[in-house]
Amino acid sequence: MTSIVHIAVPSPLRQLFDYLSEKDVSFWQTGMRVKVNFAGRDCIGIVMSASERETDKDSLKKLKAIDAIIDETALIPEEIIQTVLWVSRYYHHPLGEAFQTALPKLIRNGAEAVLSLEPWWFKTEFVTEKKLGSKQQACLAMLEDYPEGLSQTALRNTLGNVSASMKALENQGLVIQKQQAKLPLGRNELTFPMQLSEEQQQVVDAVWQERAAFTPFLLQGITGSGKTEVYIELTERMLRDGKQVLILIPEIGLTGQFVERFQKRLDASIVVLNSAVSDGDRKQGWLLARAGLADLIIGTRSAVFTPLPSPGLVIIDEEHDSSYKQQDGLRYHARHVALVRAQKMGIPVLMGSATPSLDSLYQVQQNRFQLLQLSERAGGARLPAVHLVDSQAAHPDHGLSEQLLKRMQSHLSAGNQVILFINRRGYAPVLMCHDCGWQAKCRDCDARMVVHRHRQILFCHHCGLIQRLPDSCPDCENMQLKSYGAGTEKIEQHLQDLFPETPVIRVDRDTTQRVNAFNDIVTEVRQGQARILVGTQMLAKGHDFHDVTLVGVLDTDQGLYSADFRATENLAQMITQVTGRAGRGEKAGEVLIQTEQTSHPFWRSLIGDGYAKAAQRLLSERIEMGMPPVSNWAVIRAEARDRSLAMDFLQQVSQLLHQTEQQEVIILGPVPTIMEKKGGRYRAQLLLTSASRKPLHQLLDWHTEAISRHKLARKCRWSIDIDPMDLI
DNA sequence: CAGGGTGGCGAC
DNA sequence: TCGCCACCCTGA
Repeated sequence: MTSIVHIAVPSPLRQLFDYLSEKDVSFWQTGMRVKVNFAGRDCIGIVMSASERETDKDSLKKLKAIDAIIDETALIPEEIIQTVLWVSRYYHHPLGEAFQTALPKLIRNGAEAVLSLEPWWFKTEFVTEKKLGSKQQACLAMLEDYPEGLSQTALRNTLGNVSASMKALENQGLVIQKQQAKLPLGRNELTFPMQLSEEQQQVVDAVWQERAAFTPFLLQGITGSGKTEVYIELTERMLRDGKQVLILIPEIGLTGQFVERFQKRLDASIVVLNSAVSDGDRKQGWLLARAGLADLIIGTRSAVFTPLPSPGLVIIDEEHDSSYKQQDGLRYHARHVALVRAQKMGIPVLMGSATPSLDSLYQVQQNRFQLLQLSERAGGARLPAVHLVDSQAAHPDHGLSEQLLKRMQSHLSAGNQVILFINRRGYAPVLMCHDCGWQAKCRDCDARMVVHRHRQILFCHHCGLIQRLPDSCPDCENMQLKSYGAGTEKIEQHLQDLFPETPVIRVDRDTTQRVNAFNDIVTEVRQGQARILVGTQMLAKGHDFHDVTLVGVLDTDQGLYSADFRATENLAQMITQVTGRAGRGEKAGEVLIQTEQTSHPFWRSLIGDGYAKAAQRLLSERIEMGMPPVSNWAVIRAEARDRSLAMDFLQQVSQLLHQTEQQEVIILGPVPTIMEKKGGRYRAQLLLTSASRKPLHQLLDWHTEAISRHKLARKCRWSIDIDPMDLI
């Protein structure tokens, strides 16, 4: 035993653990994986450092030995280790668990870190007089175009089963075979680049010019202004320079189209990392990126931790999207992590959105981000006309106004398509007894059960509790149960009744659970079959439906009066994104927004001046109120099955924090959360805020250790949320 | 006194 | 968090 190795193990404890090793100190490298026994079970740990063993020390007696060395050299690159260390410190989260989030499942479970290989074929210099079969000729012709070789899979994808032909060619010495890394995506037939507009060209040049230094760019480009073309052009230049590009995209079902556009334009090895990718492919993708064999990595939030040995550019598409912030466990924001990584790597970051977050706009105001703009719609398409409709005049049951129905009628009879947005799934949000006033409530949450008539159930959207739809009141047995309010199901049904000749399609989480359901719907709509689309916000993101000319938005008022400080920002973004769905083709579009507050200044600002100006106004309000991004916040959340436990714990935490003499950090609460009971647990939170970041983080640094060791901490689930998305 | 359920505690 | 162990209750 000649060294002590300091290891990060997957555990909520905020420390490294020491193990004994027979290897010399010099053997150990940061980022190797080892198998160790921790608290009675086998687990995979990550080597952080090693030191000489001091002999005869009593404290060494309790140390266990390392059971197995998994990697003979460091697997996790230094830069990724540094990033995870930073993330663990900044988000006040245990290091071992941070690694769990940052690494692909198979890698962190100790799987062998070798790339899977497949046969690749290369044409030789050798020529033959012999007449070849047509299949053999086709194979040879294809290899002619690819001096860097083609995988057997790629050949098979275009030419069918080629194994016999290739064997024959190999025997004649016309081709040779090598085992090479398996690429997850085959190469595509390339199409010619689109001519960039002058505006697009300027954006590309601005970013390209700063390619050698950390430079954050915010690209504000209205919907349909061709941001993706800018991304493709920049990616192409980076790849030509031998650099890797990382593109982050939101967690929505439209990765396919996005990736396809890159595939068609770039002769590159592309790795996709989203929730649909299998664990095996994830590991392969990670290893390819680490080996520099992946040129372009396109992925959701967690892809921000992908190794990049020769980084060139990070692109964050739809930078305002809230799915970049993880809402449990390690509560990191991928945009923030990307910026920190890019700074260390010394490369630019391009953050694009039609509706930039106020956070990023504030950074522009502070001269920390450079603003770039795309203000013309590609192909000259115009933005649609937007009108407000007083929803008090709407039908009390299904909530659709006469005016909206009339406009629908007229757009439909012109042969166009219509999208209606309602941000509520199910049939109706309330089920009530007409006689005694009973309401269907969730057993485990402070919430009402939602009627899902299609499945004949009551469904809690907060915890997933399902109950049979009762046919009489459970309290008084009256048969007069009535539902109030409308969700996607009810709207769908009413529209089908009102427009029996027009197909209606519903798009929400309930209809898109199947893996390809979303793509199927998109295809169907593109082919012009479906004419009315009813859906939740998931329909608002990024899709081009060329025949959609009318968009209706039904429930907008919660956004105006929510306790969530980001609610109006999110509403403005949603409305603007939705507006971009109308009239993307040749045809002029129209948007109708139903609201109870037709004269609210928010609408005047958004509709009259557009998103950019409305966002500036919202930002000034935010600054005036001293809310983020101008102030820094942290939330300590706790939940427990016992009614008062979470509150008691946070009360103790508050006392602990108050022991430190300091003025900068304001401690608010604890208070029960707005919906106190959720999933059978009572929830509470303690808010911390300060004008500058440092004292807030310092206060947490001083106390998290003690908080996690508090005896009440064991009895509840608790977490620290840095830069929270909401305070409710 | 076996069998199982629960609360407390240490983890290298 | 997880697994272990001490402790206690139940039932014969």
